[in-house]
Amino acid sequence: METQDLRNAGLKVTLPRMKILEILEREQGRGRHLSAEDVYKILLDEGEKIGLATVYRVLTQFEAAGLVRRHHFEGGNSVFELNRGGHHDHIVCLRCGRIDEFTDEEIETRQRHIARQLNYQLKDHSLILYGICPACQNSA
Amino acid sequence: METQDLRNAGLKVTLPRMKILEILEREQGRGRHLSAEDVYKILLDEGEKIGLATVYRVLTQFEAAGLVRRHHFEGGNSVFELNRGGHHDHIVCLRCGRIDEFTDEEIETRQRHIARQLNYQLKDHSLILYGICPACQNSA
DNA sequence: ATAATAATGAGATGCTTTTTCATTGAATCC
DNA sequence: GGATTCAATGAAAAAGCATCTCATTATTAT
Ligand SMILES: [Mn+2]
Ligand SMILES: [Mn+2]
Ligand SMILES: [Zn+2]
Ligand SMILES: [Zn+2]
Repeated sequence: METQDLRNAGLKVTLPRMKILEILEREQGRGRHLSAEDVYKILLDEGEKIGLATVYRVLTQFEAAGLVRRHHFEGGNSVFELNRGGHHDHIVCLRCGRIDEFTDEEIETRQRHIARQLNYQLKDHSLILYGICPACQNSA
Repeated sequence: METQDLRNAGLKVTLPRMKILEILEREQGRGRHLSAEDVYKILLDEGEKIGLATVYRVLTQFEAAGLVRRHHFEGGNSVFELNRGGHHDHIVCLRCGRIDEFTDEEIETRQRHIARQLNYQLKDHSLILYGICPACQNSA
């Protein structure tokens, strides 16, 4: 339940936080990756009077708490997604913005190997593929 | 010679463009990846009165012409580097900002494979590893 | 050198994100 | 429940990066 997620993160249970978590869960079901602005618009559509600053604040807090992950895709705002389910990387359509997810253990292993070779202590990584999605190829 | 690089790109040979190319070449020798602001400061240090807007404009033109590549590393400005030498990816130190470069054919191959499987026409990719560099590990 | 045209500089502007601060609300204790 | 305490919120301002505008200047072709 969202209430517990918030308490575990040391955050008070407030309406904005609950609503934003709900939205992330609901939209994530449809494979969406939402910007702060996206979340804000959905809130407005649902009649919630929550400020954009609060949305940004809450998403940043969620990120710090490990509840969500933030991604910076080329030529757009930051987007957020719940941190549930395992790690994955993204492939983004340059035409329509569609996002698909993938994981590749081979790549993950190679990354660890590279970091070790360069004597870095690996903390994180960002892998984004850019291309043209199937739908956009057919509508060229 | 830089003059030819510019002409080939269909750009007029101007002092700002020459200077910026020179700086990129010189600093690249030391493995640096420069932000527009970095380039601007170096220009100032060298007594050139070139505006920041021009630096941004020129770097963007260079990117469009394929002379430079732009990277978006976590929590900083865009950085630029000359597009000479083969493709490579980056590992960035989260403490001091140091950047090292690497290539891994295995990863490149897997990326193509993933794109094919998802029916994307692969156009580009961005792989950035984040960690703690050797020097920063010892000065912890 | 002249004319045509593109590039530049300075400042304004845009856009995303963060910060400030007065007000509101959640949680704790009685 | 009601009072108290401290965190969270909203609205507006500010910050930060990057682009745009437009009058001026420089480059290129003739
Ligand atoms: Mn995802
Ligand atoms: Mn590089
Ligand atoms: Zn598409
Ligand atoms: Zn370091």
